[in-house]
Amino acid sequence: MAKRKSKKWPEAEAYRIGDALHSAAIHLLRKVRAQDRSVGIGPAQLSALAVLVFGGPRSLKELAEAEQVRPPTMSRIVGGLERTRLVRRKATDDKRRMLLEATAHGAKILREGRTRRVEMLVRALQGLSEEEQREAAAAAEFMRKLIGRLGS
Amino acid sequence: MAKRKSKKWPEAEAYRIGDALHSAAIHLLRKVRAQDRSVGIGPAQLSALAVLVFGGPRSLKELAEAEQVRPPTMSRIVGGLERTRLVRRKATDDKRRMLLEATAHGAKILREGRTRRVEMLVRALQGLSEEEQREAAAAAEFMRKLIGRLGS
DNA sequence: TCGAATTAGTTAGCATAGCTAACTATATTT
DNA sequence: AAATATAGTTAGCTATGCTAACTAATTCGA
Repeated sequence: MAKRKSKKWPEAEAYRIGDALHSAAIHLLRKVRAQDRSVGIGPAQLSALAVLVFGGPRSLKELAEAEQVRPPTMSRIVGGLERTRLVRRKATDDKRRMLLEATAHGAKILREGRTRRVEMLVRALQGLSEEEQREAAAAAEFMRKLIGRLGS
Repeated sequence: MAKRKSKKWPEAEAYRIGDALHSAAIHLLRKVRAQDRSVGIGPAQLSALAVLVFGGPRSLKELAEAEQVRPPTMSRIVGGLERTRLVRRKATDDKRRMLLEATAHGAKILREGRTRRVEMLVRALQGLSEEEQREAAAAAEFMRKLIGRLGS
């Protein structure tokens, strides 16, 4: 353990930064959310679909955990995705379980939906100076790290 | 990194960073949202209350704009805040308009609610090395800047 | 081996939050 | 004065969150 414990980072400063990050996350999502209307799929469905497309098939419970949501909530989200044929279920040996996987159509819709949201960010990012572009990459990397520590 | 005169990032790189930031915002909020249950006030109410506490009294329409939400949605959010006496309305000369302001109790609840969410981040932040603490501050600052550019 | 406990998922019921359309009441413009 | 514009509400839809209580399948343990 190093001695350089945070005398350098008093409670108030950590709070200020924590609050800034919290606020940034809220406002970033508010802005990009406006793009969802043209996709015709809600944010929870979009996010769950993304897990299946990028992370591969898994059970409902696992998906619920990945999305930090309770099983009944995920059950309904998946219900919507099945009705619109973006996700299908496959039986497993354990007949209680199901394996959820994205359909080809689901993967296509996901890319489109995600693109609309992210496009807005891409436009903003492309207007940045070189220095700011480095800041962007560093910020993205830092956020990833920080989130990994939140669960612990 | 090469010296690009760069008005633009390569599309793929900007997309990768944009997607990472989008994903980070989603997952950060998912994590901290768990703290809301103990406050007994939803995220939309909490956020609207924050605008009134930190930004001062304003009309329903202004509040809806600040929160990037439609007037009927804000009308209901405010309804909830009034029922629980966290916000009160004041008449104005223009009898169509109302001025919304936080009550003392509202300000207190806000600080508590916000604290619970942000505390989780603070704990994670305080575990960081000095180098990472600098990254945190830079990331927060960058996010603030980026969001300012999203409207454009 | 068989009954009890556990596990996976669903159903029911409630609350919050988002939207549009259509309404009332007041103010402004012509 | 009449037409138009603005502020906010109401009604009704959808999506998402929760807990409690249920069914069905599997696993455990006496």
